[in-house]
Amino acid sequence: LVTTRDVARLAGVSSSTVSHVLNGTRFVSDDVRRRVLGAVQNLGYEPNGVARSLKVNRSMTIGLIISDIGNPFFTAIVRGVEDAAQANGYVLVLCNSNEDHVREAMHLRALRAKRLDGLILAPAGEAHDYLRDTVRAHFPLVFLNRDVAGIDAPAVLLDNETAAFEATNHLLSLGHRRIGMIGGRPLASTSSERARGYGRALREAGVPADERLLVSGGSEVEGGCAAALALRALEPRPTAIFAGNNQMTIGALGAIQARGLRVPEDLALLGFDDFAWADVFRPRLSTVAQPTYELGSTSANVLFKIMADPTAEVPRRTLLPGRLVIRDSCGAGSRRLPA
Amino acid sequence: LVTTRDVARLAGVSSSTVSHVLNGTRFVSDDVRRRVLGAVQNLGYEPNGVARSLKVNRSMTIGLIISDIGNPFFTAIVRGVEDAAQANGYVLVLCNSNEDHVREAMHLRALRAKRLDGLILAPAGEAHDYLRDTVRAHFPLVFLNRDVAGIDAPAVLLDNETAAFEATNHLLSLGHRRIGMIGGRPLASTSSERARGYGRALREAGVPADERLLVSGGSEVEGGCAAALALRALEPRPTAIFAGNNQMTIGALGAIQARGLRVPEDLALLGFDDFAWADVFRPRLSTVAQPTYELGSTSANVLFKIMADPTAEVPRRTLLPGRLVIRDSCGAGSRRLPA
DNA sequence: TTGTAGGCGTTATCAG
DNA sequence: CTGATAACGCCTACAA
Repeated sequence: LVTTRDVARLAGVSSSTVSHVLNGTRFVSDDVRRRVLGAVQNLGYEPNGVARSLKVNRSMTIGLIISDIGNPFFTAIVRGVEDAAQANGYVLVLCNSNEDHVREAMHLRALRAKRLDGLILAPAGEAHDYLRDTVRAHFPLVFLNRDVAGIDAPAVLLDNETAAFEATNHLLSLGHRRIGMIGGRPLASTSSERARGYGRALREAGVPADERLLVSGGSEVEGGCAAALALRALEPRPTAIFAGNNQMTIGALGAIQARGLRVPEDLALLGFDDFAWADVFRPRLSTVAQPTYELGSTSANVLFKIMADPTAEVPRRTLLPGRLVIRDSCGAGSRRLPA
Repeated sequence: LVTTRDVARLAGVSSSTVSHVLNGTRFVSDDVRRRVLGAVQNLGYEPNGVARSLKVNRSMTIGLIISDIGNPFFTAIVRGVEDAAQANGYVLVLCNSNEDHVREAMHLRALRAKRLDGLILAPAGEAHDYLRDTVRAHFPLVFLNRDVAGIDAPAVLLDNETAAFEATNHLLSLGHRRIGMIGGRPLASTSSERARGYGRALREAGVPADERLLVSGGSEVEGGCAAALALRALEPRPTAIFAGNNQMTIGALGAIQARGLRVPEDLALLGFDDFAWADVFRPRLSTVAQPTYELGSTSANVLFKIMADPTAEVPRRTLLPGRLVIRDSCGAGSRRLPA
């Protein structure tokens, strides 16, 4: 491979001059510049970023570890991170943990070894030593989507409680009184926050408490399916189900269809996370949409802030609002129940 | 930051010994090993991968540039690449070009500067100098999903022509004779190959040619929408539409629904690329499913092969078969048309 | 306006 | 069984 020294030799200059013309970091005469650039072309020189990184101790690269690349919610977030990174002159590399702590740890380790300048992490779940270690090492880290208790790093999150509160209120306003909720994996912060908003809405509406109405779907399609069946088996039957994320929404819908029931005529369904194709297929699901692009871009901006100044004051958590997208899947409640 | 020398000093050994215990690369006494490992713990030493890469000239990392991270087809592929990478001890970093050549070039340049050991590229489209340069530099590169004419690198692709041929035959077998196709962006290899399979099926069935039946949807939702409308406006009207990818399928379905038409009663629709949720929503689309996981894993395996031995004989193109998934969206043809 | 030289943290070669 | 030492390719004082 060809190095700056080769270029320098061919151009008849020193390697520091080559470096300076390549980086525009000090004045060089037009003649020398031309010769250097010519030699670069001639030899097909390609700068060695790893040598550079070793020297300057920065890579102009940030990382993003998402927890499920198959989930459109996360891939939508990537867009926001990408644009913010590009706007700041950084390149973004992406990894996928698959909701698996060992993969998460592996990727975190690999990225830190590569001396990325910072990392956005959509954590798989709980606190672990590798997370503690990275904040202890003052490695710039921001959490995305889920917070992890006990790890002191800024987090950019949906205001899950408010979003779930409003979603549940929507169902209540349509006349539903018996509303089941499918919750996510127990250890995720999102799950408890959404459940809290749901519970608060029922409480404030004076609906009698029934803890059987909150069943965990484990954040997966299959769990959502099972949870919907369990809810449906309750007495008295719920007239509406609020699913805690997109996967479980799909699972619930599948279970409902398989039973030959119709949404919303036989059972109302309110999903979490909006679908790109929600208007095209039937039933047209109402959902609480997350501001995915903004989640991505603001987490990147928080990261850049703490990278620029590690002592900068950033909020421990920044919450972004959800938005209720009303389509056709919740409407039957008022028609079928006494006011 | 703490280095091997710090560890060495604390452990009372030389830095080369530290390196050797860390890498298991030569025998060291239990006593020394313990002291080194203790010092590592004590100081919180974290190996500097970039220094290592500079020295050994390998990063144990491969890259994958996909052209649309919002497209589930590509994210499904990632899974296959990931697993193959992990199985070979490599870490995978992912970038997204957004079907944009300047982003593709940017990422390619950045990844090569980082001295990745190899790259899988789902190209945005045509040949460009940055592609020519990287194969000229003997940088291990394999194309995924689309081939790019004029660039001599192995490609792992769907057997698009056969898949489209069989898909069209399926429509023919249901009695459809007037079948429109929505093609992808003209410069993509996938588009022409799928169109060729479609055309061949019609020809072999003795269906009179009508080039108005093939309209480009540009591989995007909006284009699919417009194309479906254009096809619908033809005289005589097509009874079936074959859409060339998932985005255009959605667009076509949206257009059809917006017109108040029903699938398949008023118009049959056969999609390309299967949906994870295709069974749950209505209409239940029939599609030609791509072996996404295998596309990913075999492209990784081809890459590893040429990384291990640059002179290895690998096929210029390896084609994987598609699979027709029959649901409910094509059935009306035989009922509405004369045999 | 340009060159010299040292070092970033690691591994590998050689010597002991 | 372990230690010196040079080198990977680049950047950046400092010197000229």
